[in-house]
Amino acid sequence: MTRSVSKSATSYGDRQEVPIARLCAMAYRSLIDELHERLAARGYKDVKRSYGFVLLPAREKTKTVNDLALEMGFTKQAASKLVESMRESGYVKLVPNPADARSKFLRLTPKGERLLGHVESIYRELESEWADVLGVKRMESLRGDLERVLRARGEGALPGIRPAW
Amino acid sequence: MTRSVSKSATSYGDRQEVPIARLCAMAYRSLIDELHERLAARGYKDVKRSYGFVLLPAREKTKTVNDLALEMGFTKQAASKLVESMRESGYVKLVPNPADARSKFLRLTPKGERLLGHVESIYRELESEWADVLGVKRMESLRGDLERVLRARGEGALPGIRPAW
DNA sequence: ACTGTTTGGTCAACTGAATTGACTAGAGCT
DNA sequence: AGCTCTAGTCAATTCAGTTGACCAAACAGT
Repeated sequence: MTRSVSKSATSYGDRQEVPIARLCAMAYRSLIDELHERLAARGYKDVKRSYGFVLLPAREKTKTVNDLALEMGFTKQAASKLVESMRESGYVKLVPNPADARSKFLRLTPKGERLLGHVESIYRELESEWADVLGVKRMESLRGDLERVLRARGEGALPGIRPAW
Repeated sequence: MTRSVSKSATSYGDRQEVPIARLCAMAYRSLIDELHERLAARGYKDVKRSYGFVLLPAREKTKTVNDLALEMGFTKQAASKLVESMRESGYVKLVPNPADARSKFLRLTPKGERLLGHVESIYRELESEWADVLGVKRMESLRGDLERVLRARGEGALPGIRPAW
């Protein structure tokens, strides 16, 4: 169920310029869908779409649940639940912060590190498939331009990545 | 570049290449957040993030609720609820399909047309702000390349735009 | 026509990811 | 000692989406 659409839909697009926002949404969805299909093919069937945004902070080794909540732009309760779900699946763990007994550091487990390795390798696959269409040069312009524009709006920092519409 | 103001957030990004998927997610969020802030500033405070994806099909004049569900890649029940919520707010209406008594056509109300006009004008604003950073030429390459790569993967058609992560 | 099957839509109940609100324990300040 | 702020949790709620049961109109194929 919930098949993705192909040619029947989206009669629009030949007519006039497609807004960048729309293209970014489509690109994001398309990449993330592919990522998770390929992860599943590699045996990771319990990885939710939101897990990806926890893996990188967890690699930092000094991020807390609260940091995560701030970066993702939602409440610490929500972040806590997400982390708990990943903890149950064995991808992350929480270790005490020696300098502050209230907070805990988010860490990858070995299983989580392996997962992150797969994610990165699949991203490389997907991006090289994009490069097959665009050419390496335009591909790197695309990445560079997106990053430049985002940093320009965020005073040098990349913005957070919130879920939902 | 990267004055690395961002110690708290996203400390990553100076180190290695940011995945395209991540950049697209950030770009999408950033544009949509701005859109809704500016819509609110123009008096549209009851517009949900999902409404945008209904306005365009509604303009087509011959799209049904079911068409919408297929394009958005979720169930007709969900599409129906979304349309109902927009109907209650007065942005769309449903008119009978003379050729098939089961189905109804989605149509914009005058209020909905005005909203769509604002959305398009704000997108033009935002895209011209992007062009201030990138230059018009790179901006159009960006749009063109994104569209090209998406069409290549979708056999010529642009993919749907699903919500959620 | 008479069936049987498919299609467009709705009603109702449920799920799950997020929210708000109330709370505890540790830190930090004066 | 206080008084306040911060990190995290527990519990109840909201809300967008789902599944499942259903109906009426459309569309077969005899």
